[in-house]
Amino acid sequence: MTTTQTDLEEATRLFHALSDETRLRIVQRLARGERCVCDLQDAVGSYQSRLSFHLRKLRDAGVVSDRKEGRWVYYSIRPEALETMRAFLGEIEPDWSADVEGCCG
Amino acid sequence: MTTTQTDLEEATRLFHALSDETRLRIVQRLARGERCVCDLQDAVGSYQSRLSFHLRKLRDAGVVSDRKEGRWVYYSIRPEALETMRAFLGEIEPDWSADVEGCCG
DNA sequence: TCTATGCATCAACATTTATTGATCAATGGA
DNA sequence: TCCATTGATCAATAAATGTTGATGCATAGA
Repeated sequence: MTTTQTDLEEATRLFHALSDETRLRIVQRLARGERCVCDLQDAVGSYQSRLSFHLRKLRDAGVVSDRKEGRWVYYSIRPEALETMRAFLGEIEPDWSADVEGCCG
Repeated sequence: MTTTQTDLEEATRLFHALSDETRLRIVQRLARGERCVCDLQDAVGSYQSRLSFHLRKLRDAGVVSDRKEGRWVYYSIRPEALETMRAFLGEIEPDWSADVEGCCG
């Protein structure tokens, strides 16, 4: 099973979304279930625009999805995203039997 | 099991290392076993300094390790890095039973 | 209709990251 | 010694990313 070009780009986008501590904090919260933005605010502290910025990054990458309900917007983790990342990590698991013995010597 | 602050920072560093397509290409090569820099060159094309730059990022993050032998430097994937990322992904697996029903209503 | 709340968006700015092209140190063979 | 090769590093620059503080828009309740 080989990773196609598209897969590579998707993996890049997903890992990139998780490449920031603030965003990891957010997804840790979301692991406990769907949350509205207001409930995530204290995971970030600081300005609300900052939280909004990071939520957008996560959404654009496909790590989370959002759902509007009245005045609130609820975010939740997309399990498919986790699955894609896990698949990639599985693919790059070192296969020691395939080691070269002195490729350039 | 909770992720500590240090773990969070480590996870950030690891995901950040994989947040670039060039670097994903490199680790895909390394999945087949240890490789010297010269063997990775065509995964990047372009200038050699660029490959060197990305290999350093991967090494600094702990995704790969290097080993010098004569004129050559061999890189390989650190399985512990993959394990740490997998562990984090496992931790943020959504627990739907923990969903809130209208947090703010 | 007025007001408060939840959240997205924007411009300005600072910081980080990636690319290029050149140079350098170490190794090993002639 | 001399030269070619491997690979790291550097300065200059470009591009992407994150933060702040302000503003705007939609919703809901009074």
